[in-house]
Amino acid sequence: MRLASKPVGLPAIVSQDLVTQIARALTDAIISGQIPPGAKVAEAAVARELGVSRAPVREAGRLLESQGLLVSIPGRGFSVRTHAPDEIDDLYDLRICIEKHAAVLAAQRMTPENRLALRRQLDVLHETAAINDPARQVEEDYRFHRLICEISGNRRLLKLFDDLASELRIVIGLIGRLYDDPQRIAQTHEPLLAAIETGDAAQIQGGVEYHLGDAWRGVAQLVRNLPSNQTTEKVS
Amino acid sequence: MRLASKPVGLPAIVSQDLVTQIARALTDAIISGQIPPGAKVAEAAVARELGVSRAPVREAGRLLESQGLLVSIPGRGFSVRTHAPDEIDDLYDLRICIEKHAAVLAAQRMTPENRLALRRQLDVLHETAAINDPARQVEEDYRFHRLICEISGNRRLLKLFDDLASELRIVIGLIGRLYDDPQRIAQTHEPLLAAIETGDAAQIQGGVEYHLGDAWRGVAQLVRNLPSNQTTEKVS
DNA sequence: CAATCGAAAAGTGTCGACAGTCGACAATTT
DNA sequence: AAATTGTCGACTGTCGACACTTTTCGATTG
Repeated sequence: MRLASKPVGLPAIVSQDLVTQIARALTDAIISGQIPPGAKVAEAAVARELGVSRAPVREAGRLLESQGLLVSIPGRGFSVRTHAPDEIDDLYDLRICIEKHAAVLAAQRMTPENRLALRRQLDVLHETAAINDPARQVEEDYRFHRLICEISGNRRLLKLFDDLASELRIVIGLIGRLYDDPQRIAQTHEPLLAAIETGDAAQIQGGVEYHLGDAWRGVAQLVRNLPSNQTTEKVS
Repeated sequence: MRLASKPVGLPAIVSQDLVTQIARALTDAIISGQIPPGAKVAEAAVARELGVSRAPVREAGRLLESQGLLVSIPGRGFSVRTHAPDEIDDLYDLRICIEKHAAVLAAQRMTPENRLALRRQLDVLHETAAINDPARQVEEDYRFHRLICEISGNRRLLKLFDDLASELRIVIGLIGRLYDDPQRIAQTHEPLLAAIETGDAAQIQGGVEYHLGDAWRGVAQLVRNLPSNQTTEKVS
């Protein structure tokens, strides 16, 4: 019996391979701060805990290493990446650079649907600013910026943004509280969106610079002050 | 008898782990075109040929996947990445974006040593333009641009540049011949260097845009015309 | 002759095992 | 007491094996 001779648009059943699942589990544990920066991630321990063998754990480790979440020292395994303050500066500097570009491109290619989607995402961000849920707010903030990169139409740029974002989440997750007043964070997105709507390149770049520079200073200050880290505790 | 109580300057012994070596071997084979885009890279075959087991080959594969040299389809292994023409556009677009930024930063942080190094690298490029060695010229060209990113002082940016460059090398290596007249390629670097020396941001950005836009158009045209690929031959 | 089916070959995903290496702590020497 | 050496446990790097899936290719059928 033939059920379907032509594709019908069903969501393909992807047997999430182990590596992906393990990577996700580790990622969650890292950005939630459950495994703190500098902590060793022993293959055997992870494998035991997840009930799998070490091989896929190793591969997941390599994956996360390429994303900047882990570092591996040959012969000594993986540990959660620590970010020196000036590495965070590098990260934000680069992020501003590509988001400027993304925003200008996005403004050029903007469709009415895109415009609506951006507006709605920003509204969501305002809503989450009301309730007190730092993790959620970071998430919605991230989505707004990601949307801009999506609209830019440059997929490689989008991938880069995702990489940078996942790296930044280590440090942002580390800072339990937000780096600024929730309401204010949501507010500073408004001029950015407004700038994009004008379509003027200089104005857009200024908007991105202003908005992200703000976030940069907030994060940088917290990171420099608080947890002079170098933690090396072991975590299962 | 005490041989050495104080360090004596012995070169540290770095046991090149297998994964790194395998990755390098595969990378060479790919950017040299020995394994063409789209070709399947079977773990077992590679392992046999190199005389190692499959485990390190898999890890090397994951590494190269993260660098954009390979793609993996779950259950079907790795194959050399093919670049659709618009992916190359994305790549160059992003490259221009970050090199603009890098050049402006580099101009700000430039020391006399840096200035000299840049000048000398450009001279080398001129020299290689004389002899006919496309691979070498691509290499020296790459080094010049990399040097700018190095001088920028943003390490994350440098890493990104390396990633983009290794991706681009697949397509550049694919085009056996150069995308332009060797002499001309070397020449178009001069105004770029001159612009950087002025230190004026707008002028520098214009210089990068002009220079890389040129390369972009050359590569894009060749890629679109010649080898409408989709090769799927098998390679040991 | 083309298309279909099915068995064999090849390849991938995962596992458990072993050898070599690293780090820590105890024993020993200066 | 300080420094060096020896020993032990834990962990990483690598390997071969097995089960399952995909691909290949020849035989069969319409």
